[in-house]
Amino acid sequence: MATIYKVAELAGVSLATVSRVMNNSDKVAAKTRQKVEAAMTQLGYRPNSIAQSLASNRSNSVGILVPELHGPFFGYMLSNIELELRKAGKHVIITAGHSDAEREREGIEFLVSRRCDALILFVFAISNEHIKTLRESAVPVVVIGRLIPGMEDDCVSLNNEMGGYIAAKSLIESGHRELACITGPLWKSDGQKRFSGYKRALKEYGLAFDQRMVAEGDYEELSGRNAMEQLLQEAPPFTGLVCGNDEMAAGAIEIARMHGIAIPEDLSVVGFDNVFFTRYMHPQLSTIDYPIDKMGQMAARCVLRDVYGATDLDIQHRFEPSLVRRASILERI
Amino acid sequence: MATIYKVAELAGVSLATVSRVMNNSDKVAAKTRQKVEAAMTQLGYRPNSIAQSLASNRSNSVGILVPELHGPFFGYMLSNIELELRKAGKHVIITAGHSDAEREREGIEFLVSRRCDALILFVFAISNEHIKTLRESAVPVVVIGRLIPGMEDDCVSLNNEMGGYIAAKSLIESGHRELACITGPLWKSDGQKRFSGYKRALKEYGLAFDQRMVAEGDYEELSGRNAMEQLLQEAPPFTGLVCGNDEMAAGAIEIARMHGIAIPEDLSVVGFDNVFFTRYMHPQLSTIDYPIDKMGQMAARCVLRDVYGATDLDIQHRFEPSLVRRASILERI
DNA sequence: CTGTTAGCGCTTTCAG
DNA sequence: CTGAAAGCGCTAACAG
Repeated sequence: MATIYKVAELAGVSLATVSRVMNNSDKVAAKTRQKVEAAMTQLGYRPNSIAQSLASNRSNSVGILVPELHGPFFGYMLSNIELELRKAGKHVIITAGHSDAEREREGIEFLVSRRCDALILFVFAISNEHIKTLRESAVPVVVIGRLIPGMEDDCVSLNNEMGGYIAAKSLIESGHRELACITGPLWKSDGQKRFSGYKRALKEYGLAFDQRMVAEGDYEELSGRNAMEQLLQEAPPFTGLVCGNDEMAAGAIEIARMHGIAIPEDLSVVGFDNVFFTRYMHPQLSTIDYPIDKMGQMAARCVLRDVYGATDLDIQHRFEPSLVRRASILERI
Repeated sequence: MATIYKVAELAGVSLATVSRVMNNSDKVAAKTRQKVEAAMTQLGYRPNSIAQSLASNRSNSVGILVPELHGPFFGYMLSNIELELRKAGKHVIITAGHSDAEREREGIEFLVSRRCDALILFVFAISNEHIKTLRESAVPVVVIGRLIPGMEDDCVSLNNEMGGYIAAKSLIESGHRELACITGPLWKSDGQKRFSGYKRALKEYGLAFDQRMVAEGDYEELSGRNAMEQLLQEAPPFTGLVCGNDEMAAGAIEIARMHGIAIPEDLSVVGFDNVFFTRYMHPQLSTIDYPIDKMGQMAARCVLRDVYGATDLDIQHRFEPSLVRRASILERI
């Protein structure tokens, strides 16, 4: 594989000049540039990005840590991050943290040792403090899905509380007075916030909060099933169900159906996230839109701005959720 | 950030020795090793993987090219590849090709310039010849989802023809005699093969093939809808439907429902891939299992074996599909 | 505008 | 078993 020396030799210039035409840096005489470019194509020259990184102290890679690579949610985020970054010639190194403190820490360690120029983190277990320390001591960090006080400019997040509020409110305004709730894991900030929104809506409409109407899940479909079984057994009758995410809603609906409860005639359901498969469900699931794709793009732009000197990028840091109304809500007169 | 020099200095040895303890290569006296390790932890030393790569001419990174990062399918593959590779201290650089010849070529170019030690490709548009040239001239390649003659040992694939056959057969053996088919894109080998399987089953059971019973889609849900509309308009009545993948099946079912066709009472449906959301559909979709997660793992192992010298790895190259029977098939007596 | 000259931080012979 | 020395291929001052 041809090196920069060969190119310089063939073009009859110094290797510094070749480097300059590669990086479009400085001024190079048009003629010289042409000679160099000719030599490059003739030799099929491809710059060695490893060597570039070592010399420039920049790897042109961005490390991404997400809870999971599979599932209906993160793929869309990754997709947009990759797209936005690749347009700028940067690449992504992706790794999974599995919402576990140890694995998240490990993942970060891995990415740092890979000398990523920046990290984009979607993490739950790691503390705000840890993240702040990290970015002060090792590498620029952009956080997605969570708002860390003091680093607002490097966070891209959704107003989860408002999402929970809207979900409950939509049911209430459709005439439902008895609302059950299957929450996400309450140790995760988003699960907690969504649940708070649900409670705020109840209060605002003068509905009593009843702990028996609440069951905690872990965002997996199975936990939605279990939670629904529990509610059916322990909660007073309810006609509305707010779910912490779409997967748990799918599980809950399945169980409801097994108990002869018709959706939406007997029970109206709202999910959260608006993942793609909600349209394939029957009835189609009403849900709260989580613009994860857009948010991924924004996180990528933060990196472009912070570490690669891009300017003129529109960046939105805070997103507001909205209701996507579909067939799973019954309007009660 | 501490370098190898600092460590050597603090430990009172040469940097060559430090290098040796890092790589567990050669023999190092136990005492020396301890001194070095103490120095490393004391300094919080982290080897610079960029420099390692340059010096060793090995990037420890594996490039992955998939059609899309989002959707219900590839995430599972990526997840397993990442897992398997990271266990070996390698990392993945992921990029998307969008089933487009130009973008796939670009993606490969990108990964090669990144000096990946190997490539794992899930591509459609690029020819067998191109792939062979690539691996002869630039970088080891493992191909997933397709079987290339002459490089069987570096392919991990599914018997798609058999899958199409089983899908159709399951319907036939459940008493259905009129089978429609919504195929995947016929320019893609898997779409083509699955369709062949469908035809083989018809022939085997003495059922006539009727071109009006076939509509081509592109694996997206929308195309499933369109295909179904077309079949309902142009095909003779049918009680069974074989779909090229699960998403198109979801679209087709939606349309059927809009036409007052009950699933499975009026129409039995079989999908393909067994993506996770088939369980959330109602009725749950019968489908052909595509063990993409396992296959991802196998591809990773091929790389480990081919370029990182791993031995003793169980590697399965060819996978056989199987039917996952769920509620969308009606047994006719 | 172009060439010279140091490295970037590590691996890897080659001696000893 | 350990050290010295020569790069890996490129970037980035610094001169000119």
